[in-house]
Amino acid sequence: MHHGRANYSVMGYHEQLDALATELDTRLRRLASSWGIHEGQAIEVALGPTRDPNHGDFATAAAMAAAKAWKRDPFEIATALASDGSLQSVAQIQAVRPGFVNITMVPGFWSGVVREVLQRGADYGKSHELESRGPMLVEFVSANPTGPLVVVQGRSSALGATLVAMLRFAGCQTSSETYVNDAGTQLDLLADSLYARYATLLERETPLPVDGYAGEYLIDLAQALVARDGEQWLSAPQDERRAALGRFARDAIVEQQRADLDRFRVHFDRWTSEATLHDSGAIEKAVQELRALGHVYEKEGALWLHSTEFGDDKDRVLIRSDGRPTYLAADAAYHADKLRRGNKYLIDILGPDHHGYIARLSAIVAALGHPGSLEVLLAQHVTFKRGGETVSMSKRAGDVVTLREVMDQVGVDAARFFFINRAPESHLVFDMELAVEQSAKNPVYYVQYGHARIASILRKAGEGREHLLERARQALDVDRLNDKAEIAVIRRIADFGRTVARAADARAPHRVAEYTHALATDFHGFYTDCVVLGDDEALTSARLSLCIATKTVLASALDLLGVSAPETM
RNA sequence: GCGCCUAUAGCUCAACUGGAUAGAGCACCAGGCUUCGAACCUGGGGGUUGGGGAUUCGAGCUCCUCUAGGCGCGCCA
Repeated sequence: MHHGRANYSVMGYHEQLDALATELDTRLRRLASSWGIHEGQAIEVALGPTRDPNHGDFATAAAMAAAKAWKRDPFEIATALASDGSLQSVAQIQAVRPGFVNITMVPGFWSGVVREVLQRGADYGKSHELESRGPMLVEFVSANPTGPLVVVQGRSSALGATLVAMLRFAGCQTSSETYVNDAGTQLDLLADSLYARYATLLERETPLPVDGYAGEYLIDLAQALVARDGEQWLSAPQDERRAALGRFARDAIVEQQRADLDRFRVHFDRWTSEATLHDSGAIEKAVQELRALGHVYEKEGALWLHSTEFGDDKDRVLIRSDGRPTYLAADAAYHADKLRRGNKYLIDILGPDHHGYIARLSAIVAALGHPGSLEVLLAQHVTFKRGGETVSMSKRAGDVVTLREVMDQVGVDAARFFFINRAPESHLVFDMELAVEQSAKNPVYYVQYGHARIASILRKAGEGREHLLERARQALDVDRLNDKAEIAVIRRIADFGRTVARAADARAPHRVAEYTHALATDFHGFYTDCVVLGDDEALTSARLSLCIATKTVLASALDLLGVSAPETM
């Protein structure tokens, strides 16, 4: 059964699907014009895998969408779409009430997918789907350098890093950045808090400032400061002391944050310091730009952004009456810079308590002449449960769970998976005890086990069946794959690229996490039903091909999530 | 008071952008290893998708309204 083979190697899975969709598109348009319908809004045929295998391999609801626009009977349209055979690689196409069109592919179609994975390896699934969306810039974490990263920032960093990886995988040129809020009164407060610890250490008992930072990490920093500078700051003028201690604390804390993120496998293309925006005159420049564009006005001695013009519910101050720029002015400078660097589209991932900031940020970007080019995602709250009891956290009391603690307790793999496994906008309940005590039940182990299991089979095959392994790598026998369980795995593999692209476009990394679980499930089912290393050499080779392909895709998907794919567990 | 997020199985969450019988994990019940990794698999119970209304061939998803929880509403960051 090699009649279609040449075609499969020429056209990849997605190319074939696109060609099929295009053909159906043509049929739909032809039908429309035969009815004298020339509407501007074209109905696009979206072809997707069926959820229920009984419905065939692919289906489209395009006939029903068209029926609505054209005021026609959906089943009639579906029938017309399915009327004529002679579609490449299609074994059967039929219309079904109320108006679905179901398509079943020829058997050889699926083995072609395995061949494609083995050819492309780690590149399999990459596409150009989202190429036109870029260049894109994703900003996330953007923490105050006043203490260790907390768990919510762990969530947004996992979210951001995975989203960036997915966008790139789908062909969108994307860069990642974080912004260090190292300016303003909070840095003074940090300096004063550090000084209190410092002076106390040197036996000049000094209370923490009101609303100061009470975390113990400042005691450690104070010790480091004593070691470096001795007692010199006890007698220094306040301004000088603040500047020096602020810088000292900021540098140390940013380094800590960077180290934590590094360990969490989160890396940024660029770190931007708010302080440098102040120092370089970038803020003044941005404000001037906004003024030149006519979007600011003066009132009560302050300079205001006319943000209500762009959908905000009130205007915002850019320059205070005492001449100091606000946080928003710095953000204007930063976003102006992002745009100036040629980014067509910006995504900011903010913490849950910043949703009130969305409107003014969007207003800034619109005022700068790029309406609609900023998208703000919120990483919703993470609450903790310890033994059935919900723990509410307060930063003031220092009762916060840090990202580092989470990594220490549940490991990087589980933490990344856990954070990504849920939709960004859903509130997350993190059951610490369950994660720690019963970590083997975490879904991430299920997926990793699948990968390790395949690795084990391949090791076994290497002991005395090298020739079959070699045949398998070349996909020489994949036409033998036709068991229900085998096809289920292949169907899942085939959907990988589309899943990533759609999930990236929907900003829904959790779908990739879900995908890894589904693929692992399909594989475990295959493993249970089918003996890989059997007596039939061609069949063994075919199934080894499937194993290699599955392992490849599992590893790629886990890589997107920042989760390791172990050879053994 | 205004705005944003959320409400789906006992618990934690999905549902491919409006499609076919709402699905997973955990928990519970009953099974499956003499063999490639049982960290696995098979089957079962469990639902008025918070309430009500609207839109249409079709709504967990869109619109209105009510209820409940979370968060925000500063010339703070």
